[in-house]
Amino acid sequence: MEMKRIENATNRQVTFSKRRNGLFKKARELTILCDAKVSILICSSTAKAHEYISPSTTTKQLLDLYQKTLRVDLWSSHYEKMLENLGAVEQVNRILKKQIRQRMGESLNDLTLEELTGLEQDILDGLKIIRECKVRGVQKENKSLQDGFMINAKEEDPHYEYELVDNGEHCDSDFGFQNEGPGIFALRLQPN
Amino acid sequence: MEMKRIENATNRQVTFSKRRNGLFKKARELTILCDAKVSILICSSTAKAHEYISPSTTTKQLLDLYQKTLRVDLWSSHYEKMLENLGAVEQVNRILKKQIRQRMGESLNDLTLEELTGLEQDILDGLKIIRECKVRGVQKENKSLQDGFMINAKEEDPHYEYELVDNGEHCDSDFGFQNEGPGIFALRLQPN
DNA sequence: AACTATTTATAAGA
DNA sequence: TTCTTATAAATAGTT
Repeated sequence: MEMKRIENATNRQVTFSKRRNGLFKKARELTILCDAKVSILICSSTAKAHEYISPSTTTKQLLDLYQKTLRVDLWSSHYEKMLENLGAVEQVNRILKKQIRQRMGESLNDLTLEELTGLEQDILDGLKIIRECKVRGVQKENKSLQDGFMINAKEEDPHYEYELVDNGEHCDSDFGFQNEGPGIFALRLQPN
Repeated sequence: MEMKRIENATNRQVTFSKRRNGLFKKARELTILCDAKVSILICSSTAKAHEYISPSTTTKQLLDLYQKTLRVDLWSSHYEKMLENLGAVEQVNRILKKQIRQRMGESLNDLTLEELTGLEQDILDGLKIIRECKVRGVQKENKSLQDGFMINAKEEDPHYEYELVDNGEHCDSDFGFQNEGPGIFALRLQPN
């Protein structure tokens, strides 16, 4: 038989199937007779994957051995990409931390006068919004107390209860600044 | 021939050698006749690695295909720690971003009145320091101009020059808030 | 999938 | 490891 690609697609597929089985059988025999470990990966012309692996091992084990003995490193390209990724995220992290420090009045030395003025203005903008939010919160709380809202809610729906809630998970400012102050606990109305 | 491990070590080695060649030959033929891609890894009983790979591909390519089509992930165990690490840094990142947003007056809805008051106080503390720093900066600038410091520096040491410096790299607050404003340029005294 | 004529692989020995 | 050869096994072509 001539050693060249079988042009007829049906014949090629049939031959592939027969020879793949033959190859796997030979691999099985080699495994048993010679106490070897064999991994075969085949990608057919139709892009389907076929695998043989000796019962005594795994593809990963054989791959690790192969890399160790033949001194190749198939992981490195993946590893490098992940390192790059991690580096980028850590860099963003440093920048965010610096922003926060500057808003707390640290690391101001490398800012120009213009930048300091901009920072001051940004802080004032934020402060304004927070104060408005706070005022609304106080008004709402007063109104709730006046209406007896919380007591009514409890009477109307037994699923509502007063609970002592650890606000740690809401109070993100604790994270990374763990010496800032004690954890905040608040009496809040929560659904069950 | 009986299908069991060949006990005589020499015979086993000879048979291994012959059959390994036979297997590789079959793989070569399959590659040509059926237009397939084949990877064979063998670990002999003496722990030596042997490889066949179709000329048209690489072990890594075939492995990637194998993992993709059979939905296995051979790399993950290597990267679990890195993934964890990355996840932790990304988590810190999210928390830092939230802190900054809160200082800018966003994401305030899940803060209690107590927390809002604390946030306001933190901001005021930072603001106080920034304003002090700014005042010192203005005083220093005025003094420099009065003393003719910058002109003297240039005359005394030719390595000092006036340069138009892009402060983008110092102005961290641009990062992540890129629509905040135009880049800041300032006239600063710099060593060569 | 099954058959079979032919080719190919290989075990044993050198 | 390679060569030889008798025999077993694989498989191309066909049904």
